[in-house]
Amino acid sequence: MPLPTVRQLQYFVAAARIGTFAGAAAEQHIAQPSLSEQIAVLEKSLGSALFTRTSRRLLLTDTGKQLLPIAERALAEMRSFTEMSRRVQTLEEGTVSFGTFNSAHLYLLTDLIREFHALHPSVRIQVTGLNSAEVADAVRDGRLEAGIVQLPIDDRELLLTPSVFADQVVYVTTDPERAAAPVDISTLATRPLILSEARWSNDDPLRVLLTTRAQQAGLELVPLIEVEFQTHALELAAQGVGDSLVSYHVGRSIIESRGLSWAPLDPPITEHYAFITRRDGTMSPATAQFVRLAHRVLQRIATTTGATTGGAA
Amino acid sequence: MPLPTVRQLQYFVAAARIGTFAGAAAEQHIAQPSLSEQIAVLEKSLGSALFTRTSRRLLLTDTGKQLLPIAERALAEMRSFTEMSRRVQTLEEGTVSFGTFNSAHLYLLTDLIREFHALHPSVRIQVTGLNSAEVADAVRDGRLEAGIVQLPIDDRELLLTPSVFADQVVYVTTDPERAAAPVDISTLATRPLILSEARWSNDDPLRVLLTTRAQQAGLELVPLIEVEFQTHALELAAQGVGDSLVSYHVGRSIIESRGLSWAPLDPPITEHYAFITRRDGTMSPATAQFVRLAHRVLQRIATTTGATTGGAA
DNA sequence: CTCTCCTCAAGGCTGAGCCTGTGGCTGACC
DNA sequence: GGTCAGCCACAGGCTCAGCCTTGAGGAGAG
Repeated sequence: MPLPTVRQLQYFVAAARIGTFAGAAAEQHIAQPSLSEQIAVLEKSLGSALFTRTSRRLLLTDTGKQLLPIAERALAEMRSFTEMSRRVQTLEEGTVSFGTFNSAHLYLLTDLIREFHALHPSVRIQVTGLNSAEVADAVRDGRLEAGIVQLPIDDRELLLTPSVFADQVVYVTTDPERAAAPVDISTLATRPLILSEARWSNDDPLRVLLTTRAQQAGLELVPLIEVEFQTHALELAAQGVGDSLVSYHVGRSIIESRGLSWAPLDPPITEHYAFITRRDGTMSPATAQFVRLAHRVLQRIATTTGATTGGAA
Repeated sequence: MPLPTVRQLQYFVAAARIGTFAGAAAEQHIAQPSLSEQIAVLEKSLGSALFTRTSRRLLLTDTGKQLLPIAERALAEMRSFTEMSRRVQTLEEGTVSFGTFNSAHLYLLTDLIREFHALHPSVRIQVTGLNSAEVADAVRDGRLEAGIVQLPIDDRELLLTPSVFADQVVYVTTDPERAAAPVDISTLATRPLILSEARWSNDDPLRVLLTTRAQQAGLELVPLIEVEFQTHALELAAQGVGDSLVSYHVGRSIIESRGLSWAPLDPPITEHYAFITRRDGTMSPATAQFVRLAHRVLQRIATTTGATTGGAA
């Protein structure tokens, strides 16, 4: 049983509403025989008349009466199809699909999401917190549309923007003395270090860098305590259990509120972050807008709160 | 903004479900480039991509994700369109639209409707009780599909079956003596008559006939009482207020239950009934079936309970 | 490095869908 | 009662949408 065409439904509904084929044809901007023909084709494919043709006007048959509301619903769905497409493009609808590193909420996500939502209140926002490699994988195979990752990153199949944000790894301690000057690797090796697990995992750039520096200095860097989250490591440091290494912007609010001291490393370690998308660069309007806004928020953060020198809060 | 075609939606949904254009094309029994082209046309008309083409498989864009359920609903409506047409033709759905004279329920409609409903339980039944001229008008201008009317009738634009039912006008009284023999017009003129209003209206065949007979006999027929309904006239006759004229089948159950006596007229007056439809004879399957069943029920009534001679219940 | 699978582009064909023109019917109006 | 106006169906012709086949280009898998 073949499905009717959209045109057939349009003509059917118009004819039923207007009451004559001639009038309906005029409304649809076609010649009357064309509309008659389409109706005839439709009736033939259904095996049942839709109208009884009287000399002056059209009457819906019982079949026609039953089918009219269905045709109207079908056309309404068709219209909502194009309408929804328009809404997605104008950000009245849609979904942001974005991946970040776990600690992004500490300085980036709250502002970003709040501001985006204020601009586009009907757009759904799905932000997934993963590590950079996982974000890259998710973007690669389409589970996410875009993300922000720490460099360097395996960019097969991906489009990578230049670095959009730089953060400095800083040494944090309760003892202002220990934060009086930049900390080198040999000093670091003597301190009781609390490191967060994510930062110590195998594919973490910071771990690779610290290990390399330690080896070059003939040292071994053994953390006193390893925990899952950077915030947890900072909390322990604040209570004097040990010292910690943390990205400045991640730790800034805790450092300030708990009166911790911090110092850059020597030589300094700077983490660079960039946006990734699929290589073809296609993104939904919602995600594209989200990325643009993220860029602006990151620039604002970078200009207002740089970590250029060590100090105490 | 042009509406998508049904084919475009089918291909879109198939491609989204299967995950490749080639697979979807195979499922739709078309060549792969044809499907690719339709998707491209759809995307162009929307001004937005639906899929991101990766080397191995397809990914829905955000727009595609939003539109997929709408497309599926639209197609479901399309399918239910043809499905509903089928159901109307197989009497799984539909509406009977039928006009009868007012008193038909007294011997015809109850059985007819009960039996029809038992056979086709989902079909709606709209039976309108009017006088024959009104039924004819309603069929003429499409408010009803068919009806049963008393002959003769103005059959402009109508298709009239041969008489399908004959009923006899009988004289009804509480006095067996008065019903001992057929009643002629001069006798009738001496009796206290209770006539129902409908039967006395200007375009009623019975009124015309009685008036003609009376005039030919040099008499005037003046009813003692006129009421609206035949059943009311019969009730008054049963209480001895006067005598009445009634169609036999209309009055039969009341005559029998109230022990009334009845006699045919002399010469007898027989009312003939026939079915009418629009001249082109088009009826919904439901109404056509209803008419067929009405025919059978009327034949059953005629053969089991004829009014051939007068008598007392 | 080759093999395979997919997308995409080009060229050609068929028929769906549109047009104009015409004839027949019916109701309205003079 | 004759004419006119409005509606529908039918016929013939045209155009392009949608399909096909063929072939090229690209990316992952073995």
